[in-house]
Formats: sequence, structure tokens, C-alpha cells
Amino acid sequence: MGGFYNDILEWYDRHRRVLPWRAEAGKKPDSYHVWLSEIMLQQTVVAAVIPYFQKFVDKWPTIHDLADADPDALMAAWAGLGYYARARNLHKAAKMISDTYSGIFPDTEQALKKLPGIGDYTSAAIIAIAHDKPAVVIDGNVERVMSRFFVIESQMPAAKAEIRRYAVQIYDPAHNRRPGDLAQAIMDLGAGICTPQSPSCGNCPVQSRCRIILEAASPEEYPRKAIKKTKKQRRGYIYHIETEAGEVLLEKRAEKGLLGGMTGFPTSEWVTGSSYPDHPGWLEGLSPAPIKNVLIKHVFTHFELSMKACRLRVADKDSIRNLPATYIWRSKSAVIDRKNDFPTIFRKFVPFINS
DNA sequence: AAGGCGTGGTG
DNA sequence: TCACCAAGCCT
Repeated sequence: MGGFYNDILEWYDRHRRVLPWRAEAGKKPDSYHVWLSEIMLQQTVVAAVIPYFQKFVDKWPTIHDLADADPDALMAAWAGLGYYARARNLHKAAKMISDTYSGIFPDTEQALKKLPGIGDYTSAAIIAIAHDKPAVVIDGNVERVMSRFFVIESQMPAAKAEIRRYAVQIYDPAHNRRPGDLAQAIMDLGAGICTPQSPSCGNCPVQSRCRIILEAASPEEYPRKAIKKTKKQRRGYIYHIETEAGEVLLEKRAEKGLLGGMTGFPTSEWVTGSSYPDHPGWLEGLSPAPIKNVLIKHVFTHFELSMKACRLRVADKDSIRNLPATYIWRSKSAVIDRKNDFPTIFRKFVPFINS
């Protein structure tokens, strides 16, 4: 393992990327920055995270500022980044760190994993990167690098146990003198060289030791994965409802579940299959009219959604009886001005509320 | 423990 | 253009 360790760190020192949350070489990073970036980086590429990270640090420079943040402002700032449970958990964890830890991040994996949104990977990453202590940091990049370097034939996710056994050797504290750099080096290698498709093996610092190269196998076929299921289709309606005074109806979604805690345009239920659902009960007796040729399509991780757009003009707010308290009115100008407070699915509809 | 959970970078 | 899938966590 010594050869791998030295080669990859030598490569890292030459190719180290400058990132907003990364300290200068040899300096200790801000734990708050490390944690915030790691949460944002969960299932999300670096390029997408950078502007959000900058915005959060500008708005909330310390963990205490984030703990004191207005929840709706925090969710609005996260809008567009996806996986909104991360934002809800971020705020909960910030309060816990600010209050019970006085703003000092715990330095054991066990304590970190008690914080919402921090699991096996993120706790190890914080130990290694923020505290520069040895930890077995395994993310998708590390899994890919290990599965190729050691030619692991078992299929994911079952292969995780075997991958971990190799990773434990790689991260062995007996030789790991630069825990933070080593973890980031392997992840950077996975993100930039040992990529999922068409990896640049010719530029790899450990190509001469990599078993998949030695065996002339196909790296892009590793890690072995199960065949993916096709996404199901769901259908529904999205509504532009506006008063004569120019107020637009919005819906604050439930805290749990899809788009939890986010505000968007009202929708019907979304039903699986090729048929469309009924309009929601609070629209009883009012007949929203189809907006010709406007279909909002959106792809989620586990289904594809098509929503037919409908419009309803009402005299005033009282025109809709039995409207649940989770629905709110906002001026059309504010809706357009604050477009980016919406998740992407609802941003797509904003251009259509002007006619 | 398998499935829910978003979005945009990438080739 | 479009399929793939990412620095995972939670239940």
C-alpha cells in the first residue's frame, strides 16, 4: 500500500484543485466549511455546489449564524440544489452544534453520526479533512477507484463490504500521515481521472500498480452494477391561480417527503400511469382552464412527471373556500422576483404565469 | 434493507 | 439530445 499512498499524494500535491472550502496546502480548514461542503456534495457534483457554498457562507458566515437562520430563508437559499432533506437536517444539526457543542465540531465519528444528515461517509470525511485524523473515507469515488484498482467482481451494493476491506488497508493509520489529503486525493482521482465513463488511465498516477490495467480489463465496467429499472410515469396538474389584485396562490409543501418544506405552485396529486387525477377538493366548483400547449415535465430520481398547466382567475382570496392553511398568496411581482426560491420543477412554470 | 429522495454536469 | 449518475442519508 505504500506505493499507492506515495504516488497518489505526489499526484495530489501537483494537481490539487483550489476549492472554496479547501484550506491552503498544509493549513487547517474551517470545520464549518468542511461540514457544509460535505453535506452539499452528497450526490452532487463540485461544479453545482460551488455557487451555493459561496452564497451560504456569505449569508451565514459561522455555524451560529446558520443556527439562527430563518428556516424559510435557508430552504430558499438551498432551492435548486435538490435533496431538500439535506437542508432541513443542516439546520437541525447547526442548532445542535451551536447549542450543545458551543459551535465546536465533535471529533469522533460516533458523535458526528448522531447529527442529522451525517452518516458513515460524512462523519469519516469530517474526521479526516477537518480534523486531519485517520478515518476510512468511502464515497462513490473511492468505491470506483477500489473496484478497479483491485478488480472487484462482486456486484454493487454487495461489493461494499469487500471494498471496505481494501479501503481499510489504504487508510491504515500506520502509514497514513496525511489523512485529510489522502481522502481528498482518492476522491479527486475518482472525480477527475478514474471517472465512471471513459477514465483517463494514461494520466493516472497509479496506473502501473492498477490491477485492471495489468489485466487489460475494461475499467468502465467497474464497479459491477445491477441493471437499472425503468422510471415510472406520473401525471397531474399544476395551477396558476390569480386574483384581480395580482396575487398568486402558492403551496407550502409538507415537511417530509418529496420537495419537503419547499414552497411552489399548487398541484394536484401525481398519479402513476397514463391517466390524470381529479383536481384537489379545494377547487370544487371552480373550473380551472387548461393552458394550451403548456406541459411541465420533470425527471426525478425514481419517476418522471408530466403536469398539465391550468389557469384560474378569481375575484379575490375569499373566492376559494376551504383552502387549507398550507396555501399562501403572494404578489405576482414577488413570485417572479423570487423565482429562484423555488425548486427547479416550479421554476419551470414561472414563465407561464405572465399571460 | 430496499426504496425514497433532485438536479444538473458530463460525454 | 439524452442517458447516465454524482463527495449519501434515512427509514
